[in-house]
Amino acid sequence: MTPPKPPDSSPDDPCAPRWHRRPESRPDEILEAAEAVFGEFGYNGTRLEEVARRAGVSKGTLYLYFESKEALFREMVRARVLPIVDLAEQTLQEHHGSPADLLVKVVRQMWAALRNARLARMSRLMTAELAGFPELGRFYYEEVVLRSRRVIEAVLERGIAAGEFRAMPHRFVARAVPALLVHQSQTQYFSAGLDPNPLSDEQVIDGVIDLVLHAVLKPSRAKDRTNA
Amino acid sequence: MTPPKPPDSSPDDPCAPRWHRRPESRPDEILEAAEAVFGEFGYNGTRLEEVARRAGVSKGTLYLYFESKEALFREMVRARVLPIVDLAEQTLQEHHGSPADLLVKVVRQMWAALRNARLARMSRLMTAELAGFPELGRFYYEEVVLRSRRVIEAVLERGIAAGEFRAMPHRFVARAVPALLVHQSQTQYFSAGLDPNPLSDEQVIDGVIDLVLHAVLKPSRAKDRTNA
DNA sequence: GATATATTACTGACCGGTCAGTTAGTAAAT
DNA sequence: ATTTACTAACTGACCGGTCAGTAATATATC
Repeated sequence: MTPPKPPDSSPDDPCAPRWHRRPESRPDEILEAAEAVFGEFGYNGTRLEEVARRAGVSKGTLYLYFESKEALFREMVRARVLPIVDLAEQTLQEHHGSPADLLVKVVRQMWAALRNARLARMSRLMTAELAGFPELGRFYYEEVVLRSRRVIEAVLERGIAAGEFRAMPHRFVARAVPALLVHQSQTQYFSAGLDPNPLSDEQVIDGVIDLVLHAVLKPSRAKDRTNA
Repeated sequence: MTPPKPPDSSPDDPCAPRWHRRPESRPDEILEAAEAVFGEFGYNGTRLEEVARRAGVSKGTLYLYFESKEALFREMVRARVLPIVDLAEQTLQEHHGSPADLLVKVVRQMWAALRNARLARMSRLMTAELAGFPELGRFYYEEVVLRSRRVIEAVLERGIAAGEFRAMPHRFVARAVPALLVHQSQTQYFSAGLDPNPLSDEQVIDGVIDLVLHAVLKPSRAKDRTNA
């Protein structure tokens, strides 16, 4: 996880200082620990003492860098999730090939992010806990959900304009694609061990792409695409 | 919500009894209140005192009928969610028309259940809290998730056997269909007021059906079906 | 039908544990 | 010597669960 982190507590040299002052690196270490603990136990289930323990500091230190549990949670979301949305938008801007290729690319990229257990936990956490935090809910919805959806929408519109995609209720489809990915990743993660016949990551992503392309491509184009 | 519930506290007649003994109806009233409160605040956010208040009893009474908070939660899930799965299975058994019709019927039925705010809350609650309750998680996964999926799987297999549906990774599609419905209902409910351009219930269900039929029907059959 | 007795549904004050947040004080750095 | 990063002990609110007691009803007795 975090190999190059020099432990504060060096091997038992009684003269060595028991801790170091590292105000530069503390915030990130705390966010790291917060991500793990919130992801594992949910917002309410998380004890700040546990976050502190994993970050290698005391509970009081958390309050030097974050003003409350909620603020810590919010900053953690901000730091860990937004970069992924940035990436999707960048891909959209830079791609100049066929819309179908772009769609596959974006879907694969999102899936790659979501199959990372950390992100899967985060997205579960969001649907789970956001109802209790209106302000964070608004932030997450606008900065993550809406921006992701707009990327998909733009791809679909390009495809329709290019005559590659059929006329479709693309406002709905733009919601359906992230929904599929998010829900699958949540399910995969949560139901490990419960499903008697689980799908592999490859089966999921292949399934999503198969389903989406069949739903989106003009029938005449479907055959050569979906087996590519 | 519950119109025919004679209030325990009759209008201020000082001689009227302050409460009545109604051991038959208490459990259901408590489950009713529990559904509302758990749905609103989540498992950890729920105070049993609030459940008691809404059920019109004292907190101690809860423990006459349910042995703990967790038991109350479990019984509530059992009582409120299972009937819906029963219905889907029954529809599958009784239908004898075309597989495409059956698929549409089942999807509409599930959506009708999920657009009920209670159920939407329940499904959100499940993804939110289940990680913390392994036993309840197993129960829910087996009795709700797997059974629902099997219904869809059976429909798809019928359609393939009848030559109406294309060859497809139906194990994946059987997961995708409930995923779409569940995720949409959760989003609709949660994001009320956040989405600048929300979809109506009809747009969602029409979108799901459009998407699913396009993904599932053999191309030759698609045209006459999806506009029906 | 009135009164006494037994039963059980229900109440609400209370307890013990938990945990977010505070603060007094200590160790490191300059 | 002073400033600052950090610790650890502490507080107070909160809440799940308990239980001694009370109010409503059922039954028995006259």
